[in-house]
Amino acid sequence: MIDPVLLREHPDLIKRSQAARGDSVDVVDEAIAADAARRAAIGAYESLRAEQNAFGKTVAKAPKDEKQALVAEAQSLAARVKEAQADATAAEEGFDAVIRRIANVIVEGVPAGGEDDFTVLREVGDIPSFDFEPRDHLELGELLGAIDMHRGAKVSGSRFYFLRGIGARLELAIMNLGLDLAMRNGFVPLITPTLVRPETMAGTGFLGEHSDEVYYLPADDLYLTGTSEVALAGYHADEILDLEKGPVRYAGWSTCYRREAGSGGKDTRGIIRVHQFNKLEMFVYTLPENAEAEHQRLLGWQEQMLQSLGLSYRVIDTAAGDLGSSAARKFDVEAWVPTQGAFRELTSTSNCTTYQARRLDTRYRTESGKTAPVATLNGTLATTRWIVALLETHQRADGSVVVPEALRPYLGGLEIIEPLGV
RNA sequence: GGAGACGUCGCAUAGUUCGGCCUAGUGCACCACCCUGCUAAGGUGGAGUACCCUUUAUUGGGUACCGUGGGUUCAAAUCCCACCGUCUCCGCCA
Repeated sequence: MIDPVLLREHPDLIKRSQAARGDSVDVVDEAIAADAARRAAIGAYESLRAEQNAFGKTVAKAPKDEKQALVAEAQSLAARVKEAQADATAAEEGFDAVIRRIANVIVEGVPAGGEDDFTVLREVGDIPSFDFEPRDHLELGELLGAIDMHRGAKVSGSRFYFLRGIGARLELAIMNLGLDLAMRNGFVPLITPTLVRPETMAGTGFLGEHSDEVYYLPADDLYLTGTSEVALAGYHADEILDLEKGPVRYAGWSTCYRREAGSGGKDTRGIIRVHQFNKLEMFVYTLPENAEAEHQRLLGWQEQMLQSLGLSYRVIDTAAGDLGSSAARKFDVEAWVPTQGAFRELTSTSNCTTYQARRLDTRYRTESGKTAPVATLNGTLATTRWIVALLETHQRADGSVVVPEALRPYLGGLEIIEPLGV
C-alpha cells in the first residue's frame, strides 16, 4: 500500500509513477476523493459516538424513575450511531479498495515502459564458445544420470522431474554455497512453511495479479507458496522491529510451487520452467533511507554467486511496467544459456520500499519515538534452474562437465562430472 | 478424529459469578525527577497501538482496541455464536 500522506501531499509524484508503469493515472484522483469521504464519515461517526458515551453515563447514574425516559432517548441515539458507523465502515472499505489499486512509486531512474524496455546495466564474463556442438542441459542431465523428466511426468505430470544422483547433489551444493555466502553476511537461515493461510498470501499481494499462478488446497483453505518471500514477509507481520543494530536479514530456504498457468508451451523442455523447485531467497528488513544501498548489496551478492560458478551474465534494470505492484525497482541477473543463445533469468531482486511493510504492518521506532513502516527487499541467491546454466556452460565434448572450483567443497572435492556410461 | 482447559495494556496477573462505579487494577521490568555518601532501599510522576479533528515545536481534544469476526443491549473484557491459536488427555498415523 502506498503512503496515504504522500497521496494527499504529492499526488503528482504518484501520477508520474503510474504513467511510467502504464497503469491508471485517474485512480490517484479517485483515491484522493475516497480519502476525503472516508475522513468525513469517520468524523461524523466519532462525534456521535462520543455523545452516546456521555449519555450512557447519565443513564447509569439516573434515579430509577427517570431511567425509562432516558433509555427511550438513548435508543434513538443508538440507532443514529449505528447508521453513522455503517457509513464510516463503508467509506473506509471504499478507500482501501481504491488505494490498493495504486502500485508502489518507482525509484528515480527506473526505465518507463513494458517488458522489453529494460536497461542493460552491464554484461559480465565472456560468452562461452565451443569447438563442438554443445548439448542442452536436459541431454547432459540424462547423460549424467542427473535429471529424469520421464519419470517425473509419470509420477506427477508435465513440468515435474526427478533430480537424481549428481543432479540431486548439485542442487544441494549450489544451495549450500549460497547459504554460506549469506551467513558470512549476517543472514539468519530460515526454513519456511510452504503452505500458508489466505491472509498471509493476500498480505504479500500474490492473490492479486498472480492468483492464477498459485496452487490452492480447498479442503484445508491453504495456499502453496511460489516463493519463501511469502512466509518471510509474513514472519514479522504486526510487529515493531528494532533496526538500530542494522538491517534484519533472512535467508529463506524452501520448495516453491507454481502453476505456470499462463505459460503453456513455453520452456517445456527440461527444468527451466517447472511446477516445483527449490530456492534460497534473501529477505531484508531495513530503514527506508537505507533501502537503495541495501538493494545494491543484494545485487552484489547475487553477482558474486554467478561469478563464483563461472557463469556469464548480464544485469538488467527492469522497466516500470514489468515490476510487480509492490516493487519500486527490480534488477534481474540473467545467465547466458549456450544452447538457447540467450540470457535467461537466474535471479531477481526487488526493492519494495515501505509498500509491502505498510500492508503487513511491520514497523520500526523512529528517533522521535513514533512508529513508521520499514522497507523490505528480497532477492534470489540460488535455485534449481541454475543447474541449467551450470551444466551447459561447463560441458566438454565427451559430455562430462567441469565443476567450478567454488562448488567442489560441496561435492566432496569432485572436479569432473562424468557421464554414467563411461 | 474425540473430550476438556485456556487466550486481558512489554512480561506476570486481577476483573468475567450478578453488563453500567473498568477512563481495565496490581506486581515486575522501563523512563524522568527527588531523597539517600552511592552497583541496595525508598518517594513522586510518566509511559501502549491505530485512526480522526486541531496545532504544525513532536499542542490539545476525540474514537477504537481485553485472541479475531459477528450478534444481543440504551450500555459488553463481562452475555450469545462462529473462527483462530495454545495446552492436557484419548484415539489414529508415512
